[in-house]
Amino acid sequence: MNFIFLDRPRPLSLTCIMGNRRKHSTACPRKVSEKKEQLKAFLKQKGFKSTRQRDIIVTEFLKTGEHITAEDLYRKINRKNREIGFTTVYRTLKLLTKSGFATERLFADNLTRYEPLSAEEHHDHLICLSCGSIMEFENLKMERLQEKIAEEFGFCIITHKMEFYGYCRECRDNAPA
Amino acid sequence: MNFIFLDRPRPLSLTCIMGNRRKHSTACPRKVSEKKEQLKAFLKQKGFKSTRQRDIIVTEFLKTGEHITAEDLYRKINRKNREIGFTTVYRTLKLLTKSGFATERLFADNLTRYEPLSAEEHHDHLICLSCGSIMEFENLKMERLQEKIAEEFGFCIITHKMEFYGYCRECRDNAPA
DNA sequence: TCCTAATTGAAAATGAATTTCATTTTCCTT
DNA sequence: AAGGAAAATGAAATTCATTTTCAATTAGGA
Repeated sequence: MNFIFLDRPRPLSLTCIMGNRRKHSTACPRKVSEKKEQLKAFLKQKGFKSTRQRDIIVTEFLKTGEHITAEDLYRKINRKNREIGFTTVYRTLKLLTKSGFATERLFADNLTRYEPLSAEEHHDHLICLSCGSIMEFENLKMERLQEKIAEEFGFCIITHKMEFYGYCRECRDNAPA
Repeated sequence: MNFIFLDRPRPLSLTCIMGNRRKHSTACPRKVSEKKEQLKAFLKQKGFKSTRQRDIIVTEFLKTGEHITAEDLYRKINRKNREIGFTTVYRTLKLLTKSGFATERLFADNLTRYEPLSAEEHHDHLICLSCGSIMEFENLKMERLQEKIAEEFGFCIITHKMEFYGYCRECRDNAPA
């Protein structure tokens, strides 16, 4: 790996703007508890158990918002809850992913990041090579074009990944020649 | 990782078709030796050395065409040249990447693949979750749209990654419901 | 309360990528 | 042609994120 931003401390700043409209980055408290209810129902239905750890992890994860690694989420939680282990954080994120509450993304820095999934929305990413910030966007034209291309190939898209690596407005001037 | 195709033997079939025009998949012998000359010149200029191993690895790499992992290339070479080690294959691919003769791509299966780089072309990928085949495409409209989106954000794109995961024409019928 | 299956978490395992280091090779200089 | 310095090689070791193991603990239905 030789992306520039890998050699710097990884900031977690996350701007969330859509192609045309703006989008909420951090879920509001109402939504958080709503999601937690959904998850609880899901667990019960599957015969899984609700535990204190899961509750804490899920809460923190939903609060955090987006694009967090298992490691970072663990560290965040560990500050206040020394007894929750990395493995449990990791497994909870996997559980959330499998049950449709989160998605897993492998970025070019070879770190897997998780983000809460809000059903309908699928977005793409702009990743700044200087400050490491990850911005999201969603563009209808893009989605349509993708469908069209796939059709041309007789290809049936299940999911896609689209990432731009470059320099954000704030960092453009620092960009190497 | 839980992509379906990871649990199957990874075939190396590579179809190479562009948005509108078709593209050569395996480089023709003329081009291979031309590239090898370029590389030799590059090495000399940098004070690096030309070695038997590098020659063999580069030849095999260029012949192979695209999207190969260091591991797979090593195995391919190792059949005929038992004395060439994995490390050297790995390092040569890195060298090719650094000197602009190849690119490195991390796909969603968490394996780094290398492919020869022919200057101008930048293409995107369609990856079949069933048979594992990787198809390439290039679409001008897409490139333009990307630029437009980036501009909206004041973002300066250095590189991008775009991958569709789904089922190819041949595998559509096997796709899970 | 009891019991069983699920969960937890520390530690170990995995696996790809990368580095180390002693040895060998290239190729420039004499 | 030698000689020598710098680069290259390759086996083995290391790294680092991710995943699994396993013994101990906990949840929650009977």
